[in-house]
Amino acid sequence: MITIARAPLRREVRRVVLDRILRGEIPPGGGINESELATDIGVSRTPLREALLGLEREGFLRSETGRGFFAAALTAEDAEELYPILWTLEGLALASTPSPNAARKAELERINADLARYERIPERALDFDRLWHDTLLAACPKRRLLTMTEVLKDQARRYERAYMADSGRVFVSTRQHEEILEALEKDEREKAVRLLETNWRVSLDFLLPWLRKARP
Amino acid sequence: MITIARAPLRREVRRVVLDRILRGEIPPGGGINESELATDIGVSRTPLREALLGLEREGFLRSETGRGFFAAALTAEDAEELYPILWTLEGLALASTPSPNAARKAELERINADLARYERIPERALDFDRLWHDTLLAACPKRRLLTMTEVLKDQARRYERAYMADSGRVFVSTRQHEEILEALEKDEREKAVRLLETNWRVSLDFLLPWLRKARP
DNA sequence: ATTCTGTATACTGTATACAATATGGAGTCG
DNA sequence: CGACTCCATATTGTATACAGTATACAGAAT
Repeated sequence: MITIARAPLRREVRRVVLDRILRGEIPPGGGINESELATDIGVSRTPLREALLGLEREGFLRSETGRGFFAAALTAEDAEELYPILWTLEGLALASTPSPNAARKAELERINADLARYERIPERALDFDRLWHDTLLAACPKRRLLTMTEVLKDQARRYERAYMADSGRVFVSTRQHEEILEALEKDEREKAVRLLETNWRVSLDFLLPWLRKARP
Repeated sequence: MITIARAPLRREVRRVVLDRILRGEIPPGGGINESELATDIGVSRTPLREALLGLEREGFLRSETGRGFFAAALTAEDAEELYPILWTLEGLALASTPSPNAARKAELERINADLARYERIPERALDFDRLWHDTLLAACPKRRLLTMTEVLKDQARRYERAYMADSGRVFVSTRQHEEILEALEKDEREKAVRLLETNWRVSLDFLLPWLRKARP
């Protein structure tokens, strides 16, 4: 017998809204009009609010009683907190992920090649970077860590997208990805975890001066 | 001019429901009847569902489409994942918390004394243990880390409460708390972080055999 | 007796309605 | 010209209504 899992509307609505946030269509600090957004998406306010409350808990939105929801601001202080949490947890996840088999290795290399190819197109580059990191942990059995890191990576993405859109610069980490994979092949797990941390730290080091200067 | 922050119902409702979960009134695996619980608490289903969805995102509840919400099960696999995340993030938080001043130190010692006094009464002991850990990080400026660790500590508490209720045993960590405080006084931050990890690890080591045996 | 099937009921997921507060603008006074 | 008050409107937070699915039970068939 097969089980057909109905999906609640809030899940799809969440994806749609998160997508708009990540693409900057709802800009940092930007407010949300529930009725408007609901009719735009084509659902009632109920599942929309459920999605919004979820996104607030995850840190993408903030809300003030009586005034509704806003996209969270991008600040140096927040990034300085977000990234270390991210690399710590992703490192924890990587530490309990089996070394990539041949198929996974090929997959990671292919994604990294795509990343190199599209490094001039920020949105694409971010897509492939994200995909690479997710694929790296695809075999990780720790559910909690995976959902937590996925949320955190989406938040980092919002910073990186804003940076790239504003500065016109793209920072790409194909070389670092290669090094991580090399370390894993040699079963140097510790080293791979350290390199993963470095990978994120480099992004943060680009972001911080920009966050401190461009938006005081 | 002072700003009076109205609080949305869902916040208070969340506290009430979480309290019932932590105290085991809603037992692991136990289902929730929304209408019943809503009238019991004295609100409509709307803010109740908002609270329930939040608790689901935080990991206290699970839900199946069309069947509603259940208190999450307590499993060895989950505890094995939860505790390392907890000690890692709390360690990260502790690492960026200023060393306790005289007042904070006195406060921590007082709480630890209370903990020792009530070590026979599980619910009390858990309250003071939790309070001690929160107080340890009271001066930590990292908001994200604080909210994340608070949620995780509540989840650990659910495990510990269930263990104590079932086995009649209480594991108390007054001595470990003292050691952590001593390390902090000497500004041995690294050591304090390690001891904090040990503190949680001891709990986990009590839990795992029980989880594996008592509930297969 | 047991399993299956049909039906009544309960409950969830979503939409809509309602009440209260926040927002914005016109008019007024300084 | 600017600040303030008052009012109309928009929007949120909460309650209720409704539709469809899951659950439970009674009766039939084996």
